[in-house]
Amino acid sequence: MERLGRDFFARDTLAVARELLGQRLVRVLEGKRLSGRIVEVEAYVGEEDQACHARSGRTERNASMYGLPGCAYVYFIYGMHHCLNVVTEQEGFPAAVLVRALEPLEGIDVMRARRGGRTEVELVSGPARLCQALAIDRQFDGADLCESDADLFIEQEEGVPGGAVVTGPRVGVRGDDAALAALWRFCVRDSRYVSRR
DNA sequence: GGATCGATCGGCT
DNA sequence: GCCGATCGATCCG
Repeated sequence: MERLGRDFFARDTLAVARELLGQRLVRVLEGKRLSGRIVEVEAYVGEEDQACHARSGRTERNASMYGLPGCAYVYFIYGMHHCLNVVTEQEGFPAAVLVRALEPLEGIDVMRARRGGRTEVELVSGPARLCQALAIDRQFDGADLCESDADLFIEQEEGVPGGAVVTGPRVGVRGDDAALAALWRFCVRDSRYVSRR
């Protein structure tokens, strides 16, 4: 299966977010493939976006958002959770796509074991849930998903047609500012695996 | 140096 | 629906 390369990510963040729907996120854990189809993402774009972690400029935490497109930005939040982003646009411009939900495809038994035997929908429908299921933590912050020996990467699948995409405001983001009000959340319509309907 | 609160989740009412 | 868990970045004094 072909992997998405750096050219895919080195583009407008909204286009990347939209086109990531339907693609397959793969984590190789102890030689075994864990994977899922991406059904929900959000775009975070630049220092002007007041919901973006780069809104106050570059810090140690958000440094990988300023790095190479196609790398991971993994952050730790609420004292216990990790969330996975894929860095977009050109190096030096802080932008990324948050992966919020998957439809489980491979390694479901491993995911269930890592998640305490929850139902299939609860395994990876949520940004912190999928990190727990796929064993993604800050070890992956800055990891290059386009390297040939990466154990986290995205495989190309058939995309989702325009009519099957739903947009909305980003979760936990509200305000009158143009970026805050923007519909930068993209979901696969009718997917049972989207995190909040 | 201290207070605050966050791109969340799961358990309980 | 609400609340507690629990770390760390940011902001204020």
